[in-house]
Amino acid sequence: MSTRTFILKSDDAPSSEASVAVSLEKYRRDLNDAQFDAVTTTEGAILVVAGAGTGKTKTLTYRAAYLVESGVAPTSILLLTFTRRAAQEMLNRAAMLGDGRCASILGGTFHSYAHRLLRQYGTSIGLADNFIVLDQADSEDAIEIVRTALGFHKKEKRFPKKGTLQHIISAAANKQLPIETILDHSYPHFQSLVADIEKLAVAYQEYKRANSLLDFDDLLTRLKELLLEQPSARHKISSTLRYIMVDEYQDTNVVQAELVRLLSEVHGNVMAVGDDAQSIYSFRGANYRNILDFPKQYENCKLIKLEENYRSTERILNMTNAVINQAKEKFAKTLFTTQKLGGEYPAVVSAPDERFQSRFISQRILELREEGVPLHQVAVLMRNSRDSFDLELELRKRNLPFVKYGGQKIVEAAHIKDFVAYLKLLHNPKDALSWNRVLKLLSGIGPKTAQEVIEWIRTAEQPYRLETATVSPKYLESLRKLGDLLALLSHNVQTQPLISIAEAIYEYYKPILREQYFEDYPKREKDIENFLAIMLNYTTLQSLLADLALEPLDFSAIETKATLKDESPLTLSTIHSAKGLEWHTVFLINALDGVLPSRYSAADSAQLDEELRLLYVALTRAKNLLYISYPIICSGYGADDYFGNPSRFISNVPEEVYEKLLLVQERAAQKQLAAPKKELPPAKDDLAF
DNA sequence: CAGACGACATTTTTT
DNA sequence: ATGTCGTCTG
Repeated sequence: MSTRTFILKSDDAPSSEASVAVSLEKYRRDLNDAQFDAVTTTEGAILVVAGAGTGKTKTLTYRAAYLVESGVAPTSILLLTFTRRAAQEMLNRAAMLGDGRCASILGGTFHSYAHRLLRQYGTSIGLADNFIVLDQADSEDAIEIVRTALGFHKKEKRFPKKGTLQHIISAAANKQLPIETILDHSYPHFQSLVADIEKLAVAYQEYKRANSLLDFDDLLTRLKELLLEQPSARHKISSTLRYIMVDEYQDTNVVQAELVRLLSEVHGNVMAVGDDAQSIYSFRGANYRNILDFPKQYENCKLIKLEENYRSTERILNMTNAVINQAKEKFAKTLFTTQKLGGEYPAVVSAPDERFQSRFISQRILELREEGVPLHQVAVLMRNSRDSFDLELELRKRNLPFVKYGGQKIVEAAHIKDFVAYLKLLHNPKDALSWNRVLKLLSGIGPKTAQEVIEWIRTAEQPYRLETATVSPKYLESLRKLGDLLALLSHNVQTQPLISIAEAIYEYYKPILREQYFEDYPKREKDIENFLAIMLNYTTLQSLLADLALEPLDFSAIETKATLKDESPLTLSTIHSAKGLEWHTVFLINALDGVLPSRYSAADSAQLDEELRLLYVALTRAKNLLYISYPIICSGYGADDYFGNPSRFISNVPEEVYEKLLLVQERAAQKQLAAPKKELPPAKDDLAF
């Protein structure tokens, strides 16, 4: 028999669990009316549309505290956030509000929560209990293997490469669209290859299944499958989740929206929080229409708007409002402030070139520090991770400590991947992808031989006994050495601390690394050593591996921390990674047309709008001071320099909402007195502005 | 079949 | 400037 749903009518009496009387005094005092409403409305579906700086995080934090204080078991509350850091921070803050139990609220990203559930219930949809999570680079490697196996690497006609294929397949999964549609829309030049790409996608799927691999997208889609196909599991899970809160709802995709619906099936208490003006992840399948559609998906959904901004000064707000007003798709709300009237004008700084820009920023940061603004209250934001390379040099030169967020993860660097592959093999001796990596590191073994060995491993009783594999004898010695090491360590992993296992691997890998990356091995060795330091924080291999895929540790942070003694560092961050954060002073660098908006989005008005929202996100991070800068002469990649134009989104803004700053060399400053509209304190060393 | 070499394009943004 | 891809050679 199929399962039917029986709908229980809601009764007016408050639910027995949330019935402990809570003193509302604290909540009344700390929150405005709209926030208070959002915090204390616990039942049913609620959409909170919260503009930048309107206390979104505070609202979620207080709501978590409120629920727990009301007697709701913390483990029946789920807080889904965009990064795990965000969840952690909110729960810590909630715990500090008075109720320590808040620390045990369930929280994390969609991916990490899905991962947890799949570990628990995955076998019911045929997942192996030791399935492996692939990060993007792993997924590309797997696609590459499949691509070669299907013979697409030597076609008369050019075939997309692994990175592109991964994008296409992932977009199809995230948007729940056929591959053909993705190609039509984003890769029209590959239209003629639809059949082949689809074939490859199927083979990739098959490969993952055969090897117990899940990529990021699978975490979501397989959980959805589980919830849809296993009503009893769904009911069980959903029953435990009395209250669900989803942060950054504007950046969820259709699968995530579906998951929220399924998870909230029993209790129906869902709060989605977000801001349609800050949707910046469409490249990952996010669709800001999700947030607009939320009320349609939940009956009797209550809508609460937070429009009073507490973060920025009036003048910064005027600027950000002017920026977002250029959007083709209009937004329903306009932020206002009653708290921070006036303030400094945002400054638009045109620097002669990138070097000037870097010097300006460092100099200004030093001045701010003199004036009492600590470094950690300052951030430099950029569109692309590499936009800050020049600035990083300058900051190092001036001994200004900084932490950088965003950009390529160090765990995705080849040598770290190598190292982790050995660890993964200890966890799962049948991990074909890791074998592929590790075997190819042995001298004389290439893709072909590696595949042969892996074929043997697939059916082997004792996969570490590589010397018994049926391969040419010339590899036997190196295979035996590798196999012995792994066999020994996989035995020791039960009894010895993780770090000593890792050190043993490093000892083995070190000569390989030197050989393999001869050009720059010292730098890479340092990375591995940093990585070893991080491993000290882990007790089990399993937990380390899970974190590596889902929450890529960045240990660039470690490196700078080591150099600084007592001063908390300045933040450099891509705009994407700066989401949800705020600083006293924000610098946006390289605000050039072609960078922000990116030249890749110039053709498409929806994408242009997203770039505009991105700029909006950047500018709304600023509390008191905002500098937008761009170089006039830009250097191409080794190629010729060219003239840069300021972002169209900036030059379209009426001039009265900001002021312009011109940078001049100090000696020339006297002659240029009239140029800047405003005189700032004379520069100590080299620049006047 | 592995590895070296040279051509080539290649660049968002992240779980 | 860098990394990736394909071709060529031993």
